[in-house]
Amino acid sequence: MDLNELKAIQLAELFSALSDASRVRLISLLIEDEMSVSKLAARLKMTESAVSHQLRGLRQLHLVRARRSGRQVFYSIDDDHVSRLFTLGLDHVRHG
Amino acid sequence: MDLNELKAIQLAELFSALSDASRVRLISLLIEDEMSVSKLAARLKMTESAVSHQLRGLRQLHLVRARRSGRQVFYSIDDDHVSRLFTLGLDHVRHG
DNA sequence: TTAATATATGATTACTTGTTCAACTATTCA
DNA sequence: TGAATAGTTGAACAAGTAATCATATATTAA
Repeated sequence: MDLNELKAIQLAELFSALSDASRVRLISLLIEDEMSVSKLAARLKMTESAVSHQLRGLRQLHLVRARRSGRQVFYSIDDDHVSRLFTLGLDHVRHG
Repeated sequence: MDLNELKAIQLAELFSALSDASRVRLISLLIEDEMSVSKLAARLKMTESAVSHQLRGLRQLHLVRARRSGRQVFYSIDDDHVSRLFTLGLDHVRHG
């Protein structure tokens, strides 16, 4: 299974999305339910700016999706694989 | 599913292992079969030093295991979750 | 229209990470 | 023993990344 460079880069990008503790917690919240930027910021104890920057990267990878309602923007998971990767990873951490 | 900080960090560390294209290719080779450092270096077109540095990190996470035979050291995958994460990620990249 | 709220963005800065280079250890073979 | 091969390690440097701050945009309400 010697990957070509393109696929290796794409895979690395996907896993990079989960390679930071803040993003991991952010995604764990979104797996439960959609959530606005400000609520995410409050739950994660991060500034809204920092959260927004992270969400931007995740959006570009099509891992989360945005929905505006009034002045709030609600984010949710945009890809089933993410939740499955997350669960599998958690498995490893728990009894690995 | 609001993770505590420790689990979030551990998860992030796990995914970090696959967050670089060189490591992704390295692991894809080891998923096939165990391989010596020099052969890995040749296949990946990296120096043995660079490969060794990467393997060190993966070893510390208990994702790969080393076995010495003469002057060579053969590395192999030390955790089933890795292969499964890898396959699931590949799924996403292919038809995501 | 003005003010207030919610989010996004660009620039800067501090930190992290991957590679290289040189030096070192371990093993085999002559 | 000495030379050659295989791998490891630490330091240094370059490139990448996450947070912050200030500013900008969008939406609502007064």
